[in-house]
This record gives sequence, structure tokens and C-alpha cells, in this order.
Amino acid sequence: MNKTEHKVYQGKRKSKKRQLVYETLAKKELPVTAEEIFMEIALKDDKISLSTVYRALEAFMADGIVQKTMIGESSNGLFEVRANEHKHYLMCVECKKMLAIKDCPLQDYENQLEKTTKFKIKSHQLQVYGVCEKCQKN
Amino acid sequence: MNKTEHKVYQGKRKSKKRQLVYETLAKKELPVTAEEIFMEIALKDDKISLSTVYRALEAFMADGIVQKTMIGESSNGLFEVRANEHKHYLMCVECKKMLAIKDCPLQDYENQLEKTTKFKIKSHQLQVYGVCEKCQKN
DNA sequence: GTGAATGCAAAGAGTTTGCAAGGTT
DNA sequence: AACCTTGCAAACTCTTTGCATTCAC
Repeated sequence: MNKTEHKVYQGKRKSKKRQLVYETLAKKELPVTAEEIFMEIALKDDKISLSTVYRALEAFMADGIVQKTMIGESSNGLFEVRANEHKHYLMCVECKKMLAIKDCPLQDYENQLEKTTKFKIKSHQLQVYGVCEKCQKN
Repeated sequence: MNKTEHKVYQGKRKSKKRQLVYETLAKKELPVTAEEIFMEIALKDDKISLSTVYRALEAFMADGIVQKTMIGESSNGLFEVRANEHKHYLMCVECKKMLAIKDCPLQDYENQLEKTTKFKIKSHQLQVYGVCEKCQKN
């Protein structure tokens, strides 16, 4: 499954609004806020309300096809389609730009944690913070 | 520096309330909400207001001695004293109990990331989710 | 037709802020 | 005295909810 092919949302009802939310989100390289999805749909063509976006995201999360992440210290949630290939994010603490990292070093660590903690490990989230090349020069 | 010895807060003014906030936080093994700090101080002996707690935490964060973390999908922030030895947290997705993990596997990974991304890496946060031994039996 | 999805406005949680009063140096 | 910190209430942001209407099956 490459970047431009996304599975179609199969909820209880295939409403146009939910599909729009899903498609808007699926195109993103980086996690986005509910507000950003809302703005993008509202400005482009269709009318939609912010609560519809939240409700759609909630439904997708219940189905396990969308995931919410909290990055940085901000209180607003970021959403992303749960890709086959999981990603982490590197954020510049100065300009706040994010970079997706596809390489994940935690498989062995999870196996080891299962042994030492008796937990059945389900998932993890990793955020890395630093200063990007551009900001280092300023 | 062992668990019971904590450096004293050195802010602009050594007010009693801020020291109380710091001491309350420093005793914790796991990150806590502003509300929990507030309740603990208010119930024990001293009167304090929630905004004072937030303002104290803000000051400590500016000084780099306290750090805010977002764990799970909840919207409220958790605070912890920035320890010499950094920790990660394993959270049970069912009972929400947290477990501190002191073993961090990310040093090599950070070095490698500095080379591939040209970022100067400053810090990272890792949250691991799973099902604890007790909840697996239920 | 039945139940799910939507829009709107209102409510809710968590956090921040303005201002007058009190505390620290 | 100068300036920082506090408490209170109000404001703010993000998210959720109630309800009447609309839409999908």
C-alpha cells in the first residue's frame, strides 16, 4: 500500500462527511489537529461542523484506524491514520516543525519489557525533541 | 542524590507556596496532575489555590527543573521533577496504572538520528502501553 | 421507516490571566 | 519601597453533549 492508496472507511454508515474526514486525514504526512481537518474541508468545498469532525475521529479511533497523539507540551490532540508502518516524530523545539521518522528501534526493547514487567505490550509512542539544522544557525 | 534528598527550589522568591508545590511533586514516583498537587496541599494543611500551583509549575518549567508530559489520550498534563536519571512510563490500557521504567534504550538511536537528520537532539519522551498482569487475568 | 450522522448552541474540563491584596528582600 | 507571589473570578481553548433535523440503508 503506497502513499496515495488508502483503504476506504467502512463505518456503520458511509456518510460523505466521514469519508471526507478520513480522506483529508489520510493524505497527511504529519499528524494534524481536528481544527485543521475542519478548516481544510470547510474552506475547500463542503460545509462541515467541527463537532462532526470530532465525532468522525472518535468513530475511527474506536475502529482502530485512527490514532490520537499528544506531542510537545500543548494540550491539543493530533490525529493520524494508523499506518501499516509506524512512525515517530522529531520536533524542533524552536520552530516547532515536525519530521517523521520511520525507523523504530523499540522492538527488542518491547520484548524485553514483556519479560521483566509481565505486561502484554500493545503499543508505544516516542517523541524526540531537538533543534533543526536551520535553527542551529540562527 | 537519593530519593529523599531534593535540591531546594531556587526561584526569584522563595515563597512557602512554591516550595510546598516543589516538595509535593518531588516526592512522587509517578507524574501527577496540577489538581493532585493542589488537593494534596489543600487537604493536608495549607491553603493554596489551583492557579498558584499552575504558576509555580510554570516557573519550575521555565527553570528547567520540572517537566510536563502528556500520557495516553487524556487532555490533562502530568508533571514531574526532572530527575538526574530519566524515566519512561508503561501504562496499562485497562486499569490505567502506570509503572516507571528506568532502563532507556535510546542513546544510540539519538546519536544515529543526529547524523541522519542534522538535528541537535535535546530530549525524548517514550510512553509504552500494554495490559498489566492483573488485567490479563480478568 | 429506522437508526445513525449532522449542525448548532450550550456545557464541560483543563488551563491561563487581570487585578487587588499580601509577602519577600 | 520595589517587585514578586497569591487568591479569586473571569476568560480562554479544546472537546463533548443534547436535541431537533437530515441522511443512509
